Amino acid sequence: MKQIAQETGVSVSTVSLVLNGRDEGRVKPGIASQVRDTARKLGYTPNPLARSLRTSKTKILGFLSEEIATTPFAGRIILGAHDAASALGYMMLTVNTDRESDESEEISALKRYGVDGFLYAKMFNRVITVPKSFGGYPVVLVDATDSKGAVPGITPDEFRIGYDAARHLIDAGCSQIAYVGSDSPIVAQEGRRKGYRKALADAGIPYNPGLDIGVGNNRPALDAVSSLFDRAHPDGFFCFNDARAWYVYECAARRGLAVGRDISVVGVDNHRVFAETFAPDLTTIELPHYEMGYWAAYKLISLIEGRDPEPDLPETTAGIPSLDSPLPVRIHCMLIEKNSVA
Amino acid sequence: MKQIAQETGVSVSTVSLVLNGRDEGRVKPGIASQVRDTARKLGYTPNPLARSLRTSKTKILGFLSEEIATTPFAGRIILGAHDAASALGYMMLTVNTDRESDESEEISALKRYGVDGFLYAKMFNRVITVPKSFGGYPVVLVDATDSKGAVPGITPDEFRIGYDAARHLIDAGCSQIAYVGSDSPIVAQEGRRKGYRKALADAGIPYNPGLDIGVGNNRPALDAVSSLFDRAHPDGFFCFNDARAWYVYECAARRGLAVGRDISVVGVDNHRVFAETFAPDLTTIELPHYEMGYWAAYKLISLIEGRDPEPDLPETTAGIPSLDSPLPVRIHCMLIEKNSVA
DNA sequence: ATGAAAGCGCTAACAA
DNA sequence: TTGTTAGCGCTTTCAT
Repeated sequence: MKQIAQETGVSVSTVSLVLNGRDEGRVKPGIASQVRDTARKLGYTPNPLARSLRTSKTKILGFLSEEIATTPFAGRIILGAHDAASALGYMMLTVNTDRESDESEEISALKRYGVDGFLYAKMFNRVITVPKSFGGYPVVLVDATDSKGAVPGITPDEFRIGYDAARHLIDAGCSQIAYVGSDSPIVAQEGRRKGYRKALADAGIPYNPGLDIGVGNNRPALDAVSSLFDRAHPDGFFCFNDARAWYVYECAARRGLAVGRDISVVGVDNHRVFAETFAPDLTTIELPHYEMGYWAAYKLISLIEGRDPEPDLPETTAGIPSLDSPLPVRIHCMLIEKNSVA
Repeated sequence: MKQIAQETGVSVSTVSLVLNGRDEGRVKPGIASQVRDTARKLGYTPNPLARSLRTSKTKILGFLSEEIATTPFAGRIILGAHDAASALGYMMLTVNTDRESDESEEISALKRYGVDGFLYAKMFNRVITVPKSFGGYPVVLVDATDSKGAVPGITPDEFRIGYDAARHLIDAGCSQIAYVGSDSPIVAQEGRRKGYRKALADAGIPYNPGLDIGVGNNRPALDAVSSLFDRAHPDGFFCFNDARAWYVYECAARRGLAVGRDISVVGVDNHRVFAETFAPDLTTIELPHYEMGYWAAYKLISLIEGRDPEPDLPETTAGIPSLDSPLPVRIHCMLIEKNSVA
């Protein structure tokens, strides 16, 4: 900057003004463009560190998540958040809080590095109490809801996932529609079940508890699904996730039933590759992790800057609500059509 | 710091010296501990920004990877790198270079933010030319090898993966051992095949080209594996990855063959959950992404600091070679025993 | 409309 | 052994 000032024959303050776009009635347009020119000529790039030291704003977001390594979600959330951040001139300092690592430790480390705010991501939708270590910093939750309702966050619309899935099966002509859910009463499980039941009700299909099962994993789950097949002969399945869908897929195969012909299956796909590689005949719903990450970073930045920045949202986020939405926000999941359903 | 200085009745330079552990024969021990005390009392935390401005060292690593969202590997690499960085007092600025995003653009952004060096991760093992945009910064590659041999990097020991897998099947008593490989001639594919062939040779088992197939994905792959079953009746399978393993699994199931009883299967597991959920009877080899990330960050920091820092490596990295290894480094994959093999 | 100058919190010569 | 001082590169009053 000093060099630019000299070269142009003005003072550093003028340069600063111009380069920050705060000329406009304060610096003569001629001078301004002259400054901009020499800046370009000299290949000037601002030093964010120095700027931060002065302004105590770093344009760095702290991203705090658990189990970044053990779930395939983290990457998509991070990517979305990163894209939004990047579009608004921010960077992300990513930290994970697996195992014993002390969360508040990590938080204060991020604070020391001067992050302007925090993204706090959980790896499955649940209600949490936001760590007090965040102090007064802006925080936005991802895939989590603040139990106190004070911190903004974004979660998938679990109800609508269930509703749309069941609706999809109904539209495909299924009449015996099973829900192969989880045996944990987590938010996603309960929300999706409610949606499933509502869709049935709206279609005038009586709810049959025998078709609504919650299963765990591995052998027991496979056994439970097996018995569901033999007991109730469902012609449509809504599966909590891809693992559950796989049990259905496997049981069907063993009975010579073809997905898409004899039975219809809609499942939530946790692993992306799943539907493509392991069960290509399934209709899958993808959780909007990218979109949640995007929205959250976007929201966080608007909080930080005390105003709504207005860059374009990428195509994929068409369903994302405005930043003014009440908290927490839910976003809808898109149905991805894989193959025709029976 | 100023406050500490006043409180203790010394100058800021003394405080700086003490707080950076550079007293020792330069500051009277009494004063030193006094300074430390008041620092603690005042709850002092250093401002890395200010320090960086002065030293032009940020203790921030730039992590550059592709497809962070589309592969399950990225998370594990990032986690490993983050753990190492964290253990050495570093943070990581993560950036992904998917799609159109201009790599050199991202690199210079990271430079502006003052990163001390770069981790450059690829999502599958290959030979690359390192972007010149890195300039003179320290760079360490992950899952990639510099074609010029100038930049250090770490990759899985593909040969040994193949060798150990085949060896495992041999030890289990298999005699007709197939390799269900990839149809792309990527590093992993060729390395693993070589290892497979060497293990056979070492065991005096003649190589049968009919048992060594490269397949793509989906239906064609399934068909190819089917024909392998019917043509050669292998009793052991080494699979390039979990997708390939799944084709074997599926074909076996359709023929009433049980994995672990009628045939033995060893596969490289790309997705972690795969072996547990979709094919729980498989023996899997896990790629050491965590370890690669860890090693790479560790190495990068040693490069940055011009010396070998010496914290403890975590348990899981027992197999990681010393930092003095020639470049590029390869690391071995652990065999994870899942179930007994036929 | 522009410039001078102070200072963000810290480090590192150099003096004392 | 300790203190003084000069910045690192930038922003921001406050004069002019």
